[in-house]
Amino acid sequence: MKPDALRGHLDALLLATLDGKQLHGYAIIEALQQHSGGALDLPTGTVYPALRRLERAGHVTSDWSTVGGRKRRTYKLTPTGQKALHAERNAWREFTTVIDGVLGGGGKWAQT
Amino acid sequence: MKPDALRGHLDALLLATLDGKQLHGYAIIEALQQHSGGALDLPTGTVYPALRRLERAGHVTSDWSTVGGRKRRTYKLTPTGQKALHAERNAWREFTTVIDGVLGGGGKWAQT
DNA sequence: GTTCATAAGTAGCGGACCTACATATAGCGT
DNA sequence: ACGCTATATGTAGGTCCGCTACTTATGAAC
Repeated sequence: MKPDALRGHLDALLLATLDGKQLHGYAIIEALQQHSGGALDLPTGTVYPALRRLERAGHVTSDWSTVGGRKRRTYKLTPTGQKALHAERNAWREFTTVIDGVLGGGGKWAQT
Repeated sequence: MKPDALRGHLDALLLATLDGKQLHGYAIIEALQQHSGGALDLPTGTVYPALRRLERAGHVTSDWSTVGGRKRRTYKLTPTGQKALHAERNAWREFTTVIDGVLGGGGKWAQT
């Protein structure tokens, strides 16, 4: 999958991954790898800044903890983030509908 | 629809719009508006440079014509462009499958 | 003759993602 | 003791691509 395709959808992925559970950044990356069958292998330089953006936006909050001597910053959704996730899901549905319509119906098989 | 969502998918839209017919830039913009029910209103500053990129990449060729005193640059797909369109459609399918999997299956309703 | 629709284009900006690097601890093997 | 790997977080800088805003030109309408 070409990397640029994610543009504008990363927030949705992160919010969805945090829906219903709290995870730290490293675990989010692994969760996305597993959920996608290895197709999504996001570098830390992508995820960590994105999480800070989401925190600045009020969509997530973070707490530090120490597990086995290693520091973890655990994120969870805020109510605002829940709403944002809902909006992202709707936007994603609308987006795919529009693109599907063009990719599928823009060519010679278009019904008048 | 947030504008950045298109990132990485614009080429697919343009190629699909040109699949099976030749159109000039202005007509492509109008065609996309109609196919999307108005959701896609691409500015000329997005479309014209993108078409030139596609031409440089060998995916489309262009011919000038004059209709009613106005100059038109009409684009059509090359065989390379046809293949690229095919690849873009596959990439789109894979992309949506992956994101759908995360957005739909990443939360609390995930079945083990 | 001014305004709108048609038609094509450029310059420059912004931002989101990536690459590459830096830092630190725990555990394993040798 | 030493190095390597996995775990864990983070920053600096670059790139690319779509967007905003603007320019140019013709024909038709008013």
